[in-house]
Amino acid sequence: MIEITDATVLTRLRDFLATAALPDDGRLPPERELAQSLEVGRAALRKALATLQSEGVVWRHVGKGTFTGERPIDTVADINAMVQRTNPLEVMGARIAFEPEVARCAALHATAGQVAEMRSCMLKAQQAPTWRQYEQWDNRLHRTIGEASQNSLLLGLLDTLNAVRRAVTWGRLRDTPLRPPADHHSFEEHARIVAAIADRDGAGAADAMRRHLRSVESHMRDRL
Amino acid sequence: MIEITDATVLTRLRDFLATAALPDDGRLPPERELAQSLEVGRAALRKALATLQSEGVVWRHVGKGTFTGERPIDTVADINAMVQRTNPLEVMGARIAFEPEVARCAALHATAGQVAEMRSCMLKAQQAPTWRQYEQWDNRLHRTIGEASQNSLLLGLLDTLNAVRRAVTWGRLRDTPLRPPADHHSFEEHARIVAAIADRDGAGAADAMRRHLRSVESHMRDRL
DNA sequence: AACCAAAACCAATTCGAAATTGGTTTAGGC
DNA sequence: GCCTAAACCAATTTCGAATTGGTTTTGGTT
Repeated sequence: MIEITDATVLTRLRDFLATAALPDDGRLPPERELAQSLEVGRAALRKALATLQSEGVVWRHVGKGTFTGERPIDTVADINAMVQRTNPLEVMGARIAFEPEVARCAALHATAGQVAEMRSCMLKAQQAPTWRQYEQWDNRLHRTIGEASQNSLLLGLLDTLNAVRRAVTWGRLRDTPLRPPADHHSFEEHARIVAAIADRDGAGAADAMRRHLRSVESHMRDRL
Repeated sequence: MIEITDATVLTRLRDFLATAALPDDGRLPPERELAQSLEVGRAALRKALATLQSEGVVWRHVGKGTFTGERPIDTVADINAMVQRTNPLEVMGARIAFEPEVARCAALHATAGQVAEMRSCMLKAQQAPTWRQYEQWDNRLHRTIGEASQNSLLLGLLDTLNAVRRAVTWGRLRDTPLRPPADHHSFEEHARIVAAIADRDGAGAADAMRRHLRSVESHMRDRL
């Protein structure tokens, strides 16, 4: 067996990468297979791959394979991982940071139909006979505001945030009054948010949402 | 076999729900098993379950099972779905809405170590010999800002946003100059953001980040 | 003794068939 | 005609085998 230098292996690998027809996800053949087809040993190939990985040309993962390009951040938006890592106060903090900006975008982009739906959700929340149904309409209202931003990515992030929020607060049954009291603070706060959005007042909508969420946060702290 | 009325089945089911020790995810036993233990037929049980489902008491899904409570919104934050639905302009819009608020939180919560890391990333981005390495340090800088918010959920949402962003812009290789020019606009903008964060100036940090992203957006539009 | 290549082993992940679960239809009894 | 049980179908989960990268061991050569 003629001795093959590290440089030769690296050159063959680069040539391979420059010419091979790879699948869409940029996945290379398995090391054992690639070593064979390049006529080099697996250990030498692994050395060359390590070099390319340090240059950001490829990335490798046990059990998955070897891929061209930079290693993606592991954000397979894993909701369960987020739920394990966070807590109710963080959730409130994230909501206070994020949702006013969603409301701001909604004020600039909402359709008349969406504003009408916000009003409908708001009224139904007020008339809800049980807490559970109140929360259904509350959720519907907040999501309609996200839809009204006309930005599917913002909506996706809002949905992610809400999924985490529900999981974090899961099991917290309200064994208190059957339904929200008539003077439930959120009613007036919802009305202010929706009015600002209807008025196309971005700053007003963001401010009203921020006040609403700080109010929710304050009530939440009272219950701890 | 004594005839069992629908009302009886429903009562037994409600009693079961009121007393059973269910797993954390609220999953009920499989229909066939539950029918047996309640001593009712499966068809009758299914009828009762349908009633409870219409009341929002339980939800059912083929292949998964039957669970207490409301059916969760399908927000298994699916990054691929987000990528399919969005576009570069939406990504920029979402960044402009979201990242200034992350910077604001970072200004209030960053540790000295994190500020030092931001500075390091900033300098390394400036000195990067290739666009690829510039982008690595740029990404690192933005993520450190997210970490500095000390809110794992905000960081999770930022990571999600960045994963979508990379997927949406994937394949856009920079075949232009080998490295960023010395007067690349982002350098000064990065410096302003980091300075505001170090100064604990939340509004200043948010404003600097917003300006930076609007600048990026503007350059992006110039390239379309 | 040092080095290298191949083989063996280990940990993480994927794959696919079988099993499970809700949804629907069919068959048989009253 | 109605009801019940059984059979069938579609969606999902489960689990062992296979695959893939990472590391160690073995054996040969210098």
